Amino acid sequence: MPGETSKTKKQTMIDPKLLRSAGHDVAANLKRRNFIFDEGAYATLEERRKALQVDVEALRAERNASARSIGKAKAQGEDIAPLLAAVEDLGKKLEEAESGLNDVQSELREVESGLPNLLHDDVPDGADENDNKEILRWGEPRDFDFKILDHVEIGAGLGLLDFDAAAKMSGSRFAVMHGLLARLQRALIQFMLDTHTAEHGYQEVYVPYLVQSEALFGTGQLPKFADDQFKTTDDPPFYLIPTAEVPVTNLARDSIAEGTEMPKKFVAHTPCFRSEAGSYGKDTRGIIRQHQFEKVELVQMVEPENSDVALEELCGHAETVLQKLNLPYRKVVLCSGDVGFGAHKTYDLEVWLPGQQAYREISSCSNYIDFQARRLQARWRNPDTGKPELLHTLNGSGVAAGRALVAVMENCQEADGSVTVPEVLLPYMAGANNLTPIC
RNA sequence: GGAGAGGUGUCUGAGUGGUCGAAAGAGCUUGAUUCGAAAUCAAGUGUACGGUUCUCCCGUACCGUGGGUUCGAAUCCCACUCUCUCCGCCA
Repeated sequence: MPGETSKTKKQTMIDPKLLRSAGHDVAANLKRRNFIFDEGAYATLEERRKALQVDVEALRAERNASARSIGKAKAQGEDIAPLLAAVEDLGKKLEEAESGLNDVQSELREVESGLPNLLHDDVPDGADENDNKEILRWGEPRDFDFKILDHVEIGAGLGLLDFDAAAKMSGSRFAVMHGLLARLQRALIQFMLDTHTAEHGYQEVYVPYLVQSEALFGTGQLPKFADDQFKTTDDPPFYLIPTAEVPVTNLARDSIAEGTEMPKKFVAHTPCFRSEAGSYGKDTRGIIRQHQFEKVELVQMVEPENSDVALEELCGHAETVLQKLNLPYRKVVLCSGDVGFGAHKTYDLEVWLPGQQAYREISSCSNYIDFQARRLQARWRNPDTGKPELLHTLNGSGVAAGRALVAVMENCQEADGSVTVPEVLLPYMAGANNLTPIC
């Protein structure tokens, strides 16, 4: 069927019905992000689409009707030549109408796919990260009675963290970890996975680290953030996942979950790969910002009415990890100017890093409401209506292992340059209770 | 990498050009029967978009994906993709 468009994958993020019926409200909401949605232009385009679609469908109906009567006439042995003559120019007219409709539809899609998600009412207005609002602080930054080292100095002192070796094979923004330091990162990962599966009800999953572009479209990393992704030269290309959110959330793609299966809660440990384009000169020291890092990710697929509560819970699960590790942190809600493109509301957890004398992001927990679900066609069957409806997706780091490693090194450092292993990690350390310097 | 088979609705599975959105069975829903249940019988049961006289009705699209042929395609042609079987290779 040439020119067919109705089955083209949805790439809009906001409900098109809402854009039509409440364009003004949408524009006002997006304005808080400093995003201008031209509701008037959109409405005009929509009017054109509707008129063209009616035309196209009428022509198709005509074609179908005549095709049917030709079939019937032929079956009865009648002469179909006059009938064929009658529909001769129908094909051309239909083709023209369809191509007009296609043009308008792709214009609409372009506008729609560029729209960020609607903001939650709770999101405070603000321009950038400086306007994020602190919700709480947990734990007391420790008083050190010796000179504080940062994780790079600690790692070098112990002989367990080697940037030179990494640079030789991979260039900048990579690290090599040796012995107990590598083990400590693995311990952190194990501890987090165990906590989330045993105490928070998540199901562990193992997923691909290479995905195709559709998966990234589904979660919203594409098309807007193509520069942040590593991409292979295969055709079609593979992308290295920037976060487990991508493959795990895509588990729900093109599927309908039964009401009894909800909510779905997944936890996955994966490496994450980011090109960090545009961050030259930022966090160049240490392993805060690497091209490759380990992360434990929490993903939930929930009934729409529960997603607000689910975000609080999910963020709480990430907080539990920091609390068990006894790492001081603060929780902030991102302001309208800092919330990610696809997020409805986001909490960041920032861990205290003595080496920087600052709180640094270690987890970001977001409610995407139906934004990703619409692109993924991720649905559930609502028992009340019996109908498939878009579900809501959430995700959050639970937590970033690389940065957790930095936090443990710096917060648990001792005067002699060693690092005391947090109690909850001891079962994973094969008897080692501290990282000692190589003498 | 080579050879072959195949992708149809919630599932199994018919369907090789003309009322096919799609047989049949299963499942599910409702009703009948029952003290209740099972069994049995009857009816109903996809999604999206649009129109509308808006809990009714009508139209369009969807049978792996994308093209093509045709007045008309689930059905024919081409490309791709995924799954399965056999061989090779391999952690």
